Amino acid sequence: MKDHIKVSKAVIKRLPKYRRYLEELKGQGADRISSGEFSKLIGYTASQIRQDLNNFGGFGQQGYGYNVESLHRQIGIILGIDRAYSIVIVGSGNLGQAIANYIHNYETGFSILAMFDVKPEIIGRRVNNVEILNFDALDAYLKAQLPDIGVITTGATSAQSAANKLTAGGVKGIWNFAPVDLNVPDSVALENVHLSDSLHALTYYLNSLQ
Amino acid sequence: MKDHIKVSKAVIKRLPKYRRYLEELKGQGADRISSGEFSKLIGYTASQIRQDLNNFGGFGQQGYGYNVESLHRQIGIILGIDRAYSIVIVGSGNLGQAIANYIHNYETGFSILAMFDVKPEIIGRRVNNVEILNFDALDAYLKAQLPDIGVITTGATSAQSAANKLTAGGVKGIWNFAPVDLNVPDSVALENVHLSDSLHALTYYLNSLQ
DNA sequence: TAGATTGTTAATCGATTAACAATC
DNA sequence: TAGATTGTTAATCGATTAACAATC
Repeated sequence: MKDHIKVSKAVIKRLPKYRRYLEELKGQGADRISSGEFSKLIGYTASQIRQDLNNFGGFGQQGYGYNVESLHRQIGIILGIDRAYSIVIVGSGNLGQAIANYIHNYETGFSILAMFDVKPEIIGRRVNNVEILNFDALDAYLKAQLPDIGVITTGATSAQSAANKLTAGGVKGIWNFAPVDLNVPDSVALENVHLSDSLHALTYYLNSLQ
Repeated sequence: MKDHIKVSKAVIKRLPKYRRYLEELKGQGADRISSGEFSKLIGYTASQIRQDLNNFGGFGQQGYGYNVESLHRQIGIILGIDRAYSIVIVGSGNLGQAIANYIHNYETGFSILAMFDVKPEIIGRRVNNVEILNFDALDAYLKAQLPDIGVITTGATSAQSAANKLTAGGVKGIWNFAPVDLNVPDSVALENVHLSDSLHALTYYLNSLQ
């Protein structure tokens, strides 16, 4: 990142969406877009779009707008997805395998090194040619391979211990799918996908409509 | 809901977390908790906790705090998870099956009626005894069964058409896992789980640490 | 150049926190 | 009752929106 000014979480959450829309625009052959046009498309105000982007630099040009291809690339750089990441997945049940497939199919730049589980009956299996290893081998594996990111797709009870092993093993980020709030040192980035919370927010909104 | 005052999205997003912690407290045999103690546990300020809850009613008692069991139940009622929901899942690949298993195992009150897919080789299979049906049969199935919620676990290209069918079929809520922003009428609740956005936010934070 | 549109400052809005009177 | 802690109002903080001078 070019500077270390603290950028709010709300802004960061919008960046991937900007990038997603820019990717689509690029696919449609669009060269440039103004904040006003982008606003209509994405549903944020033009003001907000310009404010958000100016947290990171002046990517636009007066009288012209933003270059689609360039802005797409810049946001990728801001998000840090212009480089490669190695991943281990802890918990290799349906959800772990689904995430493995998802990353394999849609997330170029992210490579899964290995998966782990405690269940003897699935240890040794392969998912997209990635082997499911014994959870007991995790510590040694981390020490040897130093993956960047650990994905936690265990049940609630094992999640914190998985997180402890991952942080001790030096991962820089944890993507957590277990329905608990993990405790990790400040030096490790943590992103949660709480399915249960999301589903229950849905039922709230469903019932609040009429 | 007891009143129709608009409660902010930020508050709603915190409710499932309150409930999750209360569930844990209940399991530990705690009878009561003050907003101050709860604050230490959950990491929000005591003020925020009281403000959030008072959007929905006065659940506490001066000099005492909140009854754990009662507050847990009340938040369940607010979130609308005190009743049953029927679900169909559109897209029965790994992710669809993972979500099916997740709901089956962890979300009591939510029952999956059927799953759908276009791939002939998986049509007819069963996941937790729920059959995967032909996507072509979705319209007729919705008309006959009137499920409450539709889950979209298709790829990006089919997601909007799945959403159209679901809304035409009368679902009241859509839980979307496809990496697109769906267009649905205001009368349908929409909750998104954008895995890609979440992963890219993780890489941002990972790189912004030191 | 004239017109368009950004970058940025100022104004507004909403959400969080602090404070405290009410009350169990 | 006295002490504790809520419910709620007021103050603060931060994020969004509006406005406009700068400039391509």
